[in-house]
Amino acid sequence: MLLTRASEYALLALDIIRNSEKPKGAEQLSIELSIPKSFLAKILQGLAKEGILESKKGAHGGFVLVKKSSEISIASIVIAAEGKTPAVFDCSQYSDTCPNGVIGSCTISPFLVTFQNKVDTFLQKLTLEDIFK
Amino acid sequence: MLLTRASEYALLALDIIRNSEKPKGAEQLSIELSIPKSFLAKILQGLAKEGILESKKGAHGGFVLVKKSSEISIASIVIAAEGKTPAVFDCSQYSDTCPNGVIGSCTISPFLVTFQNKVDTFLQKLTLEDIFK
DNA sequence: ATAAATTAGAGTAAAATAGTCTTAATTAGA
DNA sequence: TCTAATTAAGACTATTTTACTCTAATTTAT
Ligand code: SF4
Ligand code: SF4
Repeated sequence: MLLTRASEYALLALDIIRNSEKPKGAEQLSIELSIPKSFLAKILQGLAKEGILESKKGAHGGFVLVKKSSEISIASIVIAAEGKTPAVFDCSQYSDTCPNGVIGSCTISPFLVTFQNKVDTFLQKLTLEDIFK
Repeated sequence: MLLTRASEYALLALDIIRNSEKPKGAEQLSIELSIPKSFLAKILQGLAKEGILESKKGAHGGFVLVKKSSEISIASIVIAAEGKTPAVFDCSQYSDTCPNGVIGSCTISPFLVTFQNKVDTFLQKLTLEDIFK
């Protein structure tokens, strides 16, 4: 699978956060979405680190959107949630067992690059606003 | 990752097979590609089952293409290699823990469907011949 | 002060990936 | 017809990734 639960939970949570006036707490979100609280909290922390969310500590704290929905790309969300850009096939991960010896110089490499570009472009063009229309 | 080593090995092997006159044995392929023989054999067996390759047992046996390269879609190869169509995010796998209760009715579902369609279409349109141009 | 919240990081359980190994079946050719 | 070369099938194992949990520390509105 290209996306893991981290991206799913991030997107589901962001849809609620963007429709809320007040900061939304991780616990409240976890209840509304039936998602494990600790796991969701970790994911939201990641989004905050990447500047997608602002986090407010302490009483009545929680998470709020920093930018407008139309200014947040799905790519940035997924990268923040997954910790890396979603890969079609990550050769670098197999650098020591690449059948071809030198990464990027095999016969299927051009196909993989093209495919990855398609995916990247698709995610970069889409905004948070777009997907909830 | 969307694709696993099974797809990588399948595509690398198919490029050699299609350029060979005689049947190519799993062992020979595994040597040329520096791929574990048993693992590659399993993958080639899968391709044979799906009608992408023909397998010839016994001495001087091996694998040959059934159709022309231009008549084999990358989608069919990947599906044969992976045992399933490559999923952007497989909700059905999480049917019992779907935060939304009913699969396909959440706010992000339309996005996932669109994304999956993009991937499917891309792979269906490409043929084995295309990617080695 | 206190209670409500995020933060940080270590640790764990389950699942998927990436293989191996062994035995059986088939077949070209000597 | 024997033999060596080859695929077929399936159980098994090792490694890695995913999907979490738990605890202690920190921050902040009231
Ligand atoms: S052989 Fe090609 S696809 Fe495989 S790891 Fe090396 S560069 Fe990547
Ligand atoms: S909530 Fe939506 S994305 Fe998540 S499993 Fe259910 S249907 Fe799929």
